[in-house]
Amino acid sequence: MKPSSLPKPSNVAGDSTFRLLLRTIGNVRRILDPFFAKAGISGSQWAILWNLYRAEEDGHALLRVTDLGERLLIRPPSVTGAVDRLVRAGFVLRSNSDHDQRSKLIQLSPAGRRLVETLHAEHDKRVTSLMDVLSAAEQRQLNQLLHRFVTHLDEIQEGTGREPSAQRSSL
Amino acid sequence: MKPSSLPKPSNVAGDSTFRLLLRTIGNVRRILDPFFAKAGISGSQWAILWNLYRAEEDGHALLRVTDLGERLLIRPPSVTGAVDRLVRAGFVLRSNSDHDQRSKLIQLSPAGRRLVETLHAEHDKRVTSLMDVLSAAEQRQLNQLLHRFVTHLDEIQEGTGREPSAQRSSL
DNA sequence: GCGTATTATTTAGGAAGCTAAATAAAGATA
DNA sequence: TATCTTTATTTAGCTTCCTAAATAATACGC
Repeated sequence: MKPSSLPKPSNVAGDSTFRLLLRTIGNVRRILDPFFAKAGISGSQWAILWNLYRAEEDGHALLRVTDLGERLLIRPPSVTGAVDRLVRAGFVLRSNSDHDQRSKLIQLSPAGRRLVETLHAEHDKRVTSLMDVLSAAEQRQLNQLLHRFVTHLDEIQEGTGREPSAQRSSL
Repeated sequence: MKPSSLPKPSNVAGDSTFRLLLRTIGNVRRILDPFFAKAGISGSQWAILWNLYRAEEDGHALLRVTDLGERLLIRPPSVTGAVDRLVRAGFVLRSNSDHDQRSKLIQLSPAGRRLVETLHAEHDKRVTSLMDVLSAAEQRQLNQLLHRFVTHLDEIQEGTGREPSAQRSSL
């Protein structure tokens, strides 16, 4: 664990930023996951349930696999598997669309809705307390910097063909 | 894709920071991975090879599974699998320790070393260009904010029992 | 020296993501 | 209408991570 001499000239700044991003995400997960685990779900599953809940509030109780994937930044095959597990756990329902026989529609089950309502306030408090080390101004600053950075990355990709996809989402 | 009305009072700031972190990491991967793919490896594999390379430069050509896991922030069983694939690909060698018969030692193969040397400069340039949207001062600022944040998260975990682990590392 | 930690790795099994290809339904066009 | 293309989902198979448990070797304490 000694700091040790830095490797080379290299891009120390950029590289360490990436490592920091990775460490941050990793830490956030390790801190939040046990909370979800007590409720019998994973962080990824929370992200899905929470998304379905918000969609419902916005008047879209039923989402297609594709829509859900876009909101979560994951691809349709990943949605299928995740939804399978949530259906099996009883938190989500899958049905057919009347208008388009190709589509399956996903929605919260009553149990899923209850779970979200139970966990949400507490989760929110936890997130707030995690961010507490930074002052409000610093939080804004961090958000702005990340936003500028990620927007730039988005643009770089524009040309590169491929688009969405990522790892998880809302936490 | 409409910005849409925000869900609730909720912790909008904290939540959006997490989403930004996720989006950023996702974007970085999607941008860098194709570069590694052309060389026949994944981003995770690059992280391992690059770590072994730096260790070698620091005079530790042979790393135990545990050491490598600590550097990469992944757990030993994950190292085993990753090393298996790299051995199969011919970029890494696994041997027994003379001093401790429990340990296996991992090191770069000549082909692995050549690969790192071939890719490194180019990768470095790419990382630098990704960071370019932010000024040097902003990059420092981002690093500092992330560092403070992640250090705080580290501390929160101290008490919580568990320690390391994360997703990937050096990129 | 012998039995009991402890430590190092691997195995087994699972979650969550990916791409590519298969299937099925819609839509468009000729 | 019949064919062709596009869209929506799933299946198959892979990577990368995880935890828990099995295996093997070392180190400790008496």
